[in-house]
Amino acid sequence: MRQAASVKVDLGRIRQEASGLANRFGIDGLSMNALAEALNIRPPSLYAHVSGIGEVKRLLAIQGLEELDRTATRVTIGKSGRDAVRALLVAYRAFAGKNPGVYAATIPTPPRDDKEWQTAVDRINETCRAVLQSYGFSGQDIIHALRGLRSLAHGFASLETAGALKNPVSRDESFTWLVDAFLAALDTMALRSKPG
Amino acid sequence: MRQAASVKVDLGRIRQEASGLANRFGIDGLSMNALAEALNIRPPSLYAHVSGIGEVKRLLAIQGLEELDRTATRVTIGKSGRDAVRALLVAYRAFAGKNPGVYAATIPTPPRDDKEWQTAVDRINETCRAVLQSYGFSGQDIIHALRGLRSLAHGFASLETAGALKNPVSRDESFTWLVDAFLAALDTMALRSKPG
DNA sequence: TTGATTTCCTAATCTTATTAGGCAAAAACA
DNA sequence: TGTTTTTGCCTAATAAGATTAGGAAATCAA
Repeated sequence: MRQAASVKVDLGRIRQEASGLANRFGIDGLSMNALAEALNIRPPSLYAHVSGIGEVKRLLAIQGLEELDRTATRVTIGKSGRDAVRALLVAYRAFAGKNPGVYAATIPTPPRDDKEWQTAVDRINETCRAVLQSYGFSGQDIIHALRGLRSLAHGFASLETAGALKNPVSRDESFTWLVDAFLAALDTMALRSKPG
Repeated sequence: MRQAASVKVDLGRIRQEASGLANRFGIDGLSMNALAEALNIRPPSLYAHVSGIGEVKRLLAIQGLEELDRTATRVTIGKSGRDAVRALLVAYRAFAGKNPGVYAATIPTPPRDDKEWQTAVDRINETCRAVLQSYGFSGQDIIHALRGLRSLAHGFASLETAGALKNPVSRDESFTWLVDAFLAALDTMALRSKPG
């Protein structure tokens, strides 16, 4: 029996519906069944387009990383130093807040042989590294600062989307405080790195 | 048919085997089937002890939070200020590194009506807050600093256990750098909070 | 010893992921 | 144009995990 007339299914629509489901019901609420239903086809039919639930999540991860990188690049254009770092962190948090499911999909590490996914990860790291570059860290300190930036951004976003920050104190203010603290720390560590 | 003679199953053994499975195979590798096999009983028999996989993970979360709090308390005894914060962060990271599965179980937020779990969460927060107290923040800044501490600790631990820090630069050194940066930030923000 | 409780079992159900194999529409081709 | 191939979807079936129902042996209380 044929399906009631509907738009043909392709990777674009799969990405779109998968994003919606993940953002609404959490990354664990995204299943082949739910996705098939959203696309108005039977679950086995999905396998004509993707190899399984793993690939759906991989698509989400790559999509999320790319959008994150585009956003990061956009908001830091024409800025440097403190302004750029601040804009980057604000955009990162906003992305995670607006797309919790897609954001969650971006966290796992790609398998070694997955070039496309790995490239998407590398791109964001490069964008962040470029933003940090202007602080003038030497060698390894850039990596340290980069890891710090990611820890901070991911830590806050992750706790916030998990609903862990329940205290009535404004989360926005806490985030601003944290960004300021990180900027202050960057100044200090930059000085320590190349004193004088 | 009776099971081959073995130690009786109780919550203690369930916690123990569940921890082992979660740490070895990841929190998602912890299933009722695997747990039952580890305990040498059939999966349905587990329901005499726990209400389901959700409760197993809840037990892990509470166990992890309590152990984390005991450790945090222990390593900060007799210390204050920088030393205490440093010890706390080092212990936190070490715990996550040694017990990745149990650590992962501690991240979700307990349901509103689960007092025991919520208490375990509150305890750690109190311990961290006490450690930060010595920095002399006023009112809301304590919450900001506490959230910063958690973001940082969780962010780094989470990225590290996820295998996201692949650059050859030493993760130990990055962590030390990050702790130093946070301490520097605390100094700056404390000054900013109550200048003079 | 008897009766209740505990602890485990088998059998069965449900959900989700996936494979196998088939049919019909659309596209390519002669 | 008719024919063949491909594509996109389907039903049926398998497998793994969580869970419920219901029963029997072992343990405990009286």
